[in-house]
Amino acid sequence: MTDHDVDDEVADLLRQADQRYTSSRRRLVAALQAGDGPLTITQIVAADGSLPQSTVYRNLTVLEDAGVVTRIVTTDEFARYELAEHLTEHHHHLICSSCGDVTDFSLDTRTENSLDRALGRAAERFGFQVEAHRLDLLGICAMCG
Amino acid sequence: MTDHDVDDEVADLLRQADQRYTSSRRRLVAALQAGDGPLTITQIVAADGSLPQSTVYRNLTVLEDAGVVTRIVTTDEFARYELAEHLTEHHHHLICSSCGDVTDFSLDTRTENSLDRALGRAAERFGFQVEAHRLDLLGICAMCG
DNA sequence: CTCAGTGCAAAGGATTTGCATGCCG
DNA sequence: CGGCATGCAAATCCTTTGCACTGAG
Repeated sequence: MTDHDVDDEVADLLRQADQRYTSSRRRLVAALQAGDGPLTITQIVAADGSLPQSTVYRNLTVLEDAGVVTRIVTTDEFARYELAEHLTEHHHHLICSSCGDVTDFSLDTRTENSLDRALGRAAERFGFQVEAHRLDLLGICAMCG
Repeated sequence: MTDHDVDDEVADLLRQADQRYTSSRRRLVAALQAGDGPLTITQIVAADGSLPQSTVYRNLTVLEDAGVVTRIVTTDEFARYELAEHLTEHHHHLICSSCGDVTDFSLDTRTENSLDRALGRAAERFGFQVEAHRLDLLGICAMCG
């Protein structure tokens, strides 16, 4: 999906949620697209100094409700945001225990599929309806290693 | 691993960390063993009314540093704690998007092994040293469904 | 014009910490 | 006895919210 397609899709999602696609929100989406993993509010504000913290918080909430972004919490106390899965590719996270930074990575389709089947079987035993799965690696990133 | 073994192991870990195995800490470990998934501070205080909140917070930190418990954050704003992996069995989490509750589950060994290999290969490409992996299912639990 | 969006600053809520007291070693 | 653990209450820090202002439709 190209940046342009993402932009259209975001516009659409916001419209459906009766929300405007303002310049602050465009900047936010751009910042998230530019990162190579989910970003903290601090990182976003640092990346785009024209965005006040409160606007970032408020708009990320709006974007989350509209299904544009996903909020994730890893190991530290800072929430991180990334574009929703249907706007990117299914991926997982490398979480550095040292610096806390998060980077995206993917598994091959074969592994994903067999994993999904195994998870489906396991969930069934608990009467649990699966919506999504989340897979992270914890360890030391190349920078810290 | 029996409850008794766990107790010995905890005592050992605390000793190595120059920490005492006080009655508050024993109660905490007991509460975590009793749950069928990671517990929030609120749940712990509710389960054992004799524990003041600040003591719970402080001792969970001590236990975490000693390698006895692991702190996890799922989707809501409450941190959850569970016994460290080497004191239990390797497992994963069913996280209910509705009530927020978390339940443990396991995958068969074959799936775990092939997953580990695939993850190892992926991490290698990023020069990332894997310490552990974390796999959660998000969805609706039997209670809420 | 009107109303949602914005920005500042003040409030909220989970978590942390200072300090006096109690208890284990 | 000495020092760590405890418990209360006050402080912290990420996050949320009130309110007046601005700008898009």
